[in-house]
Amino acid sequence: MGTVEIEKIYNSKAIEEKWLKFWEENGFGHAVAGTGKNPYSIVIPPPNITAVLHLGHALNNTIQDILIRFKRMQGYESEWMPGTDHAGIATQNVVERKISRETGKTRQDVGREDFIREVWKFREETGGTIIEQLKRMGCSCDWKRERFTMDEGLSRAVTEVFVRLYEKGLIYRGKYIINWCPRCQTALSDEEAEHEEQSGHLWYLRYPAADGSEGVVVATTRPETMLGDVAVAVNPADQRYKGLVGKKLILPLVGKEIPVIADDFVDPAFGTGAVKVTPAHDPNDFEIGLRHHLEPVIVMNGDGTMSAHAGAEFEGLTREAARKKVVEKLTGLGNLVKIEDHLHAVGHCYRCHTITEPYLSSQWFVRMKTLAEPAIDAVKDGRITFYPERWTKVYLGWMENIRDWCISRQLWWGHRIPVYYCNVCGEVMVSRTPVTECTKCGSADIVQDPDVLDTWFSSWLWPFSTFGWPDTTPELRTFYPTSTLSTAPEIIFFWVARMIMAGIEFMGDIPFSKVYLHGTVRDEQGRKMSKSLGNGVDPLEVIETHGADALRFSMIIITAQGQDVFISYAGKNGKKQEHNTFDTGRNFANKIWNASRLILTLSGGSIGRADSVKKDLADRWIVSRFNREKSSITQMLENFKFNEAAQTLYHFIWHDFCDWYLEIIKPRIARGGDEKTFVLRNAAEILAGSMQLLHPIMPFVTEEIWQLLNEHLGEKQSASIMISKWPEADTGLIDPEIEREMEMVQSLITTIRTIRNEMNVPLGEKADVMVAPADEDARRVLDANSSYIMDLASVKHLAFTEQSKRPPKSAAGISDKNEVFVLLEGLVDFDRERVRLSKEIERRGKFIASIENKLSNENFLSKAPVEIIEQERRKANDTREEMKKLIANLESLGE
RNA sequence: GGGCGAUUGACUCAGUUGGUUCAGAGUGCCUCCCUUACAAGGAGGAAGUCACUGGUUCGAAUCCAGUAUCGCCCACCA
Repeated sequence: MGTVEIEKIYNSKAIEEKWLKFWEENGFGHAVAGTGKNPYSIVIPPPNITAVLHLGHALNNTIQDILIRFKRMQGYESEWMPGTDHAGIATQNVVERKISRETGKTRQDVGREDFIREVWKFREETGGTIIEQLKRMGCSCDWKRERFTMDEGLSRAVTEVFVRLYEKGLIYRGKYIINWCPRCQTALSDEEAEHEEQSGHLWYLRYPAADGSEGVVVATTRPETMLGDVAVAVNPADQRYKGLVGKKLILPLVGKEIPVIADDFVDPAFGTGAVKVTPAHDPNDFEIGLRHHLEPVIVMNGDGTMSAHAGAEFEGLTREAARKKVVEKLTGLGNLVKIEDHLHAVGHCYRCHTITEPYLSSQWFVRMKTLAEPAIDAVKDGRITFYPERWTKVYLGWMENIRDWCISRQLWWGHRIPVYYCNVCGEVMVSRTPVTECTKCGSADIVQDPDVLDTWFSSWLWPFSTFGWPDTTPELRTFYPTSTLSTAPEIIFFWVARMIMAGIEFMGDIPFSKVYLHGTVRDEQGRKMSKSLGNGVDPLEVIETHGADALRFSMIIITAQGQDVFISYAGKNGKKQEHNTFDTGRNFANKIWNASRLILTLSGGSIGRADSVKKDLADRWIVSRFNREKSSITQMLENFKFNEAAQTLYHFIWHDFCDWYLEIIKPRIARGGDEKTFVLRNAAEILAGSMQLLHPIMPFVTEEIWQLLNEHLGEKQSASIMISKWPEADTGLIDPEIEREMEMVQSLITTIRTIRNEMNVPLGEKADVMVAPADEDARRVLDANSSYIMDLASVKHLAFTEQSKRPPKSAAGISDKNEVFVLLEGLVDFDRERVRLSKEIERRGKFIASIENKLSNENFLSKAPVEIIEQERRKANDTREEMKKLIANLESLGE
């Protein structure tokens, strides 16, 4: 029969499950290469396999899903390539800790091969967690193409790239100072060492001269490195030290002679103007050492303890202990002159936060300058655009000062460096395939370089390695270059910039044309959400409590282009909070749910056609408004104004559609017949169309309602809203005149409601109202739509009267120069009415004064455009007219 | 030491090219309403000299300069 039973509250859980299954089974996210349709593609910033979904992922992937769903509906062959990153250091650390926890063994105990096997096992077991979580959010990736940076194909691409760059002379091996993490025991790139301001000390140390004279005082922040000093440098122009250059000093504690040298690097104004030179443990000192042919002395081991070169007394001490001991001993010897407080930047490992060590070692590097140049051009000439635009400068600044990239890591988990050494003749062989025989001496005694490559050395190939490069696959031809990259600004250097370089170098074309950089997700105190702070909100919990649509919508509506996002959420078991970010989306989903419930319930199973019914003002108004929003939302999504699109839809659906249109059609539905059929159909069509516009942001509830509505309408144009055709605006249906008339009616209704409220006449009681229209046109419009006024303002009798003829026992108001009189039964509180009217008059008086002020300004009259002046005049006149009427009404109260 | 953001009602934030619709929204607050879609709701209301100072302009939340506070990024000065 015709009854439709629908739950009163939107049940996100059941509905999300249903459609997830449906989408997955039908593979709507899958895109096919070479169909000839216009392609649109996005590659996901691959989350680490160790990652669990946090709000940053939630935000970024919602943005990508919005774009991909939008474009898919617009008819593009839309590919969203998903996948994960092997995350060398992070994953190795996690698995090491796991093994240590479970068996007490170190990775060395386990051995390289078995350890790697363990990592793969970890990846099989938990590496897909985040992918499952992305699915729960509704991400419509092309799951059939999911990739992993350690896949065979991607590994092949990595090797290929290494070999090509090596052959081109862009990869080299050398002994340089790099950032070293003593805990992870690997080299890091400059970007992986995060510098933080820390308060430390500046120690002033006296190095006596070999000839027994006073010598020199140097200042250092790291006294323990003095054990590896090989010289003291001063500025050649520094008069204070003129006579000392070339002389010998005695290095305290070590007892060896070191020279005083002159180097421009030294700033005479800092410290004492004399700097100790430790080439093995400071990048600047290393440069000085090279210039002066000084042999570096490495006094530290890879684990951060002191080496044998530090001397028997210090060997084996941690760097912290060594520092203490050096200071103590120097104090004892009287060589410590003074200690000052000093603020300086200290590098930390971006994975484990241990203080990094500038460390001299042999590493592999990529020469970046030549790769950077075309990548700079691509941004400068506008082939690639950043949104928001301000990141362009950040990108260019880094690229223009780019330094060589240290790509070797002393880890086990990652892509092994494809370099082989002959143990017999020392030949170095770089090869795409494993080398078993020396190409020079024929020996079979070959070892592969033990190091692996930086994780980012595979990520920078992601936009094309995932589509099959180095083979020219149909996918690569179709989907490369990709369209948009959406990511966090933190990884511009790590990833975005390098992808641009790699894309141009290996594909001969940019990897994407638009880069959207979203803001950082923070808590209500502005702190970045992080595991260590424990202030993270678990998106899955939000999905549990509020639903995935609510999670998505709530984040999107507060994300102004590239601005940071602040979240208030106490959690499932947390204390009640004044404001909960995710309520916005949940309430909205519920509102939509109930709007559809009204239509579906009243339609009783199906909605027929009644095309002959004459359209009302509201019918044409909602259609006009809807078509207007179609084009603005399309525009907003094209321009990454996601929050505006969300805001616009929220307002249209909630206020225009629900508050006005549905309220207007309720009595018409109650009347039944063809009119009922017609308005139900109109409402259902508008709502179904709104669902399409909203679908990219809230995929689940929109699918559910779109399906239900179409079923009732008997108009299922496609299997899923996901693949339905994006609503195009019919500009012919946008009618400003209709909108103007409707606004007049709305304004009148609001005025009546306000008067009633202020005069304590609840909407529950019907009231008699008289209207004095401003002119013939107003009379026509209000007369034609008097039923709206009666229904929505709860009016018993509506009559028209002349202007300024206030009926006795009534309260007056004005809207668009139309006068309204609400007849009050019983005694009218004249004082109350007097106060009300006076306030209205006062408000208008001030407004008129401000306009007149403008209009009496000669400069304004002579310089402002005529339209503006006319506009101001009209405003003044209209308001004056309204005021006159209000005054008349006030006066009529006198008797 | 550079660079970049932010500063708008009690709270959290919008505000594209300076001028009706620009002083907005949501939350909170106050009043009324459990009206047959929704109390996770409806109707109405109070509340802001748009951080400060100066400038450009007929006209500035919006453009320019400077100041303050907060936050972020970058930087080899020991």
